[in-house]
Amino acid sequence: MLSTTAEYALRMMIALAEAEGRPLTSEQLSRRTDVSPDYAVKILQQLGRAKFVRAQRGRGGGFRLACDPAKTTLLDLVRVIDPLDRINRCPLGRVEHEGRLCALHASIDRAIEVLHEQLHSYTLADLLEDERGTMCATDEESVQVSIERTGNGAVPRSN
Amino acid sequence: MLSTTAEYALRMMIALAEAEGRPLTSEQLSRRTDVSPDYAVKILQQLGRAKFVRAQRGRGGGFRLACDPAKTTLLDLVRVIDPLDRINRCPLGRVEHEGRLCALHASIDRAIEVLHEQLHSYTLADLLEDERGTMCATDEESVQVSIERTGNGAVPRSN
DNA sequence: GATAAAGGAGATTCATTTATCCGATTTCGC
DNA sequence: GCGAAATCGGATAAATGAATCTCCTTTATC
Repeated sequence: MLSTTAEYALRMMIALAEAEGRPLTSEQLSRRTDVSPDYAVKILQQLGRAKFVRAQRGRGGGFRLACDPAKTTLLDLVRVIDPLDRINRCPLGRVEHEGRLCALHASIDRAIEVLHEQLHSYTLADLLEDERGTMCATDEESVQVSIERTGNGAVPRSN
Repeated sequence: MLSTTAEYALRMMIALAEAEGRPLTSEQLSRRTDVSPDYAVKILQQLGRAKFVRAQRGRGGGFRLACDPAKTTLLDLVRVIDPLDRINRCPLGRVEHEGRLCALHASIDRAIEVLHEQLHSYTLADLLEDERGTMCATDEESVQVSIERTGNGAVPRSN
């Protein structure tokens, strides 16, 4: 329903929020979020143009969060990638629907509206409150551990 | 948010519901719903395989509704085209998320859930109750009229 | 200043969705 | 049975989204 790119963007924003201001290189972000290195850069550039991250070039650089996680909603972030626009005008341009959408488009618009409301109800900070510390944008080490232990029945913990 | 194909499918289902059991040819449906003739056929075939329409081949044939408009929801129809699946398992396959999704995927899943609920709350019959009779899947004649009158400021009525 | 580490951005490839084309098949009416 | 009207369905083309590649610029460190 969300594009895969939007999900990648959310994962990387979570990883950056977890880093609490320390810069992460695109390479680190790529590994932690399972997004290919080249594509991760493209998405980070989009997030940068939208002012949700800041990039520092050169040696020792990387990407840092440029927004308040408690004030940034999933809707804000998803819309950087997917327009998710409400329907304002009749998509078929029918003049008789100029003032008011027909029942079909009104109902689709209402569906988009509730989707907006739902995505708006979560902030980036909300997603960090996972008591297990195993968000789908977690650190490299714990991912390694979980892969190594796959199949032996043990439930790995990240610490 | 919905694919364009899903919207086409909804338009054609409305047109068929308005026809009240009389068969419409793919050509007629195409004109009434502004979907290209060839693509309309493809979508009607998908709706046919899902048993929402029935096709009658040969001279005098066409497509007929094969479901009860009052019992068919927008969700039922949209899902013929767009899977719109809930998230059941961790998309990254992380073993530590097997029993329960992480906060990120739980929140995305919740968004899909409310979208389901919303689309489920409308039936095909609900969309026919447009008092102006100018649904975005209306008959050829009134479309012609509305095009002819474009720009003169008058709001055309279909009767 | 040289070098290495980092991001920037355009071009290209690959996959999927959207749209079109065309020959085959079914069916009605004569 | 023949021809016209209709759907069926495989093949193909065009457009968009996802992913990759390559070269360029910026910057810290020495």
